[in-house]
Order: sequence, then C-alpha cells, then structure tokens
Amino acid sequence: MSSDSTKEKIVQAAQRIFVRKGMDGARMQEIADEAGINKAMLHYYFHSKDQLFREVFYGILSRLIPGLINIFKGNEPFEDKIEAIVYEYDAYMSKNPILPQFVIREINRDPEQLAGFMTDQGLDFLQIEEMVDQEVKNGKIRPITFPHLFANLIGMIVMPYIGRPLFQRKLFNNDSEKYDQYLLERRTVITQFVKQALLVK
Amino acid sequence: MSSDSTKEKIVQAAQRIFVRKGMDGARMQEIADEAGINKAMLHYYFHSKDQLFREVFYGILSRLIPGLINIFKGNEPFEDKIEAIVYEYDAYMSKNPILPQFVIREINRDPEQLAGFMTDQGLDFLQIEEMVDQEVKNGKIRPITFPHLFANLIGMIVMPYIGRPLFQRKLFNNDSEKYDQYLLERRTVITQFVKQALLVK
DNA sequence: GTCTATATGCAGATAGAC
DNA sequence: GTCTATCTGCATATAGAC
Repeated sequence: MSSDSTKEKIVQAAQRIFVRKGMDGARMQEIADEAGINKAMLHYYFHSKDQLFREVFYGILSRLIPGLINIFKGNEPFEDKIEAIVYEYDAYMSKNPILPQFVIREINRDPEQLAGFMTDQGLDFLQIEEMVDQEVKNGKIRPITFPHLFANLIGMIVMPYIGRPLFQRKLFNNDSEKYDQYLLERRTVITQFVKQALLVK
Repeated sequence: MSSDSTKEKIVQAAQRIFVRKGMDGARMQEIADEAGINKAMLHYYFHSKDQLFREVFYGILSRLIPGLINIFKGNEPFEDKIEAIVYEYDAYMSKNPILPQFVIREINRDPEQLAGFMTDQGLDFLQIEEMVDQEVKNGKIRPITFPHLFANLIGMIVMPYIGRPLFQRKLFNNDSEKYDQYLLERRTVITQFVKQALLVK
C-alpha cells in the first residue's frame, strides 16, 4: 500500500537525520527532504516532531533489548554472558552510533516513560540483580552489586561513542579510521578488563 | 563595583539554571528572573545565550582541570593516582552534577574549541599516554593503552550522573537518598575495580 | 494522501528612553 | 547600567485546495 510505504519512508529518513543531527538539531524540513516528500506529510502521519522522534527512538531501542534479555536468560557461565553483552551492545551501537545520545536525551526528557518501556519489553533488573548476587554468593566473582556492575559496563561501552568528536581529536589526531579500529578493539579490551576485575582465580 | 556584581549575579544564576535544565532547556527569561534582573541585561553583558553558556561552562571546567593535572604530575605510584583522579573528579561532579551533560553537549557542538581549551589549560594527553606506556613497560600494570584506560575510567565515573533519572527509578525505587549513597560508594568501587583489573600481583 | 500556503508561538535579540 | 517595549526569525504546526 502506498500509504504504508510513505510512512515507512518517513521513518527511514527520520532515522538517518536524527542519527546524524540528534533530536534538537534535526529539522522537520530536512526529514521531509530526505524522505522526498512534503513537510506537511510528516504531521499527517505523526502529529508532532516529538512523536516522530519517539517512534524512531523506541523502534531502535526495541530491536536491541530482546537480544540482551536472551543473553541474560541463557545458561552460559557468567563470564561468557559478560562477553556476549559487550559484543551485542557494542555491535548494535556501531550500527546506531547516536543511540547513546538518544537514550541520554530520553532519560532526561521522560525517564518515566523510558522506564516503563523497558519493563514492557521484559527487561527486569531485579531478576538480573539476583543473578549477580548469586554469582557473588557462590564465589564465582568478587563482591559487587548489580547497580555498580551495570554502571561500569555501560559506562565503558558507551563512552567512546558519546565522546567521539573530542576523543578522536585529542587521542587519535582526528584520524577516523584509527578511531573505528579503536572502537573495535574495545570489545575485547572491556571484556578482558571486567574479567580481570571480577573473576576469582 | 555594581557592574561587576551584576555580571557576577548573572553568572551565578545562569549556573544554577543551566545546571538544572541544561543548555537547551534553560530560558533566558528564567535566568534573568533567577538573577533578579531584566532579560535585556543578559544581552548587555553577554551578547548571546551561547556566549553566556560557554562562559559558565568553561568556568566550571577550568576549576576542575588544574586539580587533575596536578595529580598526573605528582610522583605517587600509579595506583594512588588512579584513586586520586576518581576521588577528585567524582567529588567535583557531586557538586556540579550536570557537568557531564555540559561536556557532552559541547563535545558535539564545538569539539574543536573544547579540545583547544583543554590544551590551553595544559592538559596534555600525549604526556599521560607515555606515562601509562611506561607503567606497562615496567610491568607495574597489565597491558592497556591510555585511550582505553581513559574511556574506561571516565565512563565508569560519569555514567551514574548521566543516567541518574533512569537508574534511580529502575535500580533504587526512585529513592533519592539511596542513590546519593550509591554515588558515594562508587568512588571506592571504581578504584577497586580498576586496581583489580590492572595491577599485577 | 498529497500538496501549497499560512498561521502560531516562542525565545533570542535589539531599540531606545531614562 | 538598567529598564520597557518591540522586533525578528525560525521551526513547528495547521488550513484548505486538489
């Protein structure tokens, strides 16, 4: 149907523009141009810019979360889960480099809704918390609580994407290819780092 | 002089408002109200909102950087430096919780200027890079390059501040006091985590 | 459903009196 | 230096013809 395809074109275009410019920097006109349609059509399909943004944002997010949940629910040993999480998350971000910015914006704009969305998606932190506690109790990893482990992991994964424009300049002479290489390295580096910090020999 | 004190009042007010709402969320009117003066005065002392923001932002930043540099330049063993960095940085952020958001915004708005500012302040990453390489070469710490160590450290420190509205909800039942407690804990947790990951026994 | 043209509203910036 | 009043521009949003 032609209506569906127009809506789809809009979403695709909005994704690209939002990814390139972020929510604030993006202009509805730009998105319309990118989609090859008229600005008014955006409002026909999505009442407001904010709604369009959220549609795109939660679309991207909802394609990430199930993978993470599956990893948590698996029966692999803890260290393998860590590795899988890092790889899954990082690979997804390399395809959607603006995702952290999206999340940060949404965290501050409407944390209630974001939290609710995660719950709806089946992301249950309490469950994971217990899992981590168990690992500690069983002497598999050094004592740490989930909130700390979580902040450590996400922080390490996300930081080079958030900081890229600065880091690339200050640390890699603004060499974009070297930075991409660096990003790839981080998967193993982070995994190693966490294992060394947590695994009891 | 009354002119100086007005300018100072503006900066103070802007700091509070920017900290509370971020650059985009802040309104010039709000800042004027907070300062108890007229909106036009803002433009008298600072030509534009952007300039005011940068004045505040770089003001806050310039009070952080010297402390960090001093730590790097000291002769303490590596692990003590890590600990000192974490404490210094984190303590500063607990007083300026919006700082990470400021930095993120500026990183994306004008990374060139930010990079230049850091250089002006005497923050030389190359120098630190060599220091880390030396520690590795001397077998004091496990192999890691500075860019990786840097991203790991900053990421872990900064993440709970960036993610607070979400983390507090999902991990601490929205209990603000518990979250403050958690933030305090992180200083020792991060230090421990990094030491365990890097120090060779 | 799709377009052109226009309205709305806001926030930053300026003019100009005192 | 400080104010009131006003302008400007832009970006979102809508009206209405086809």
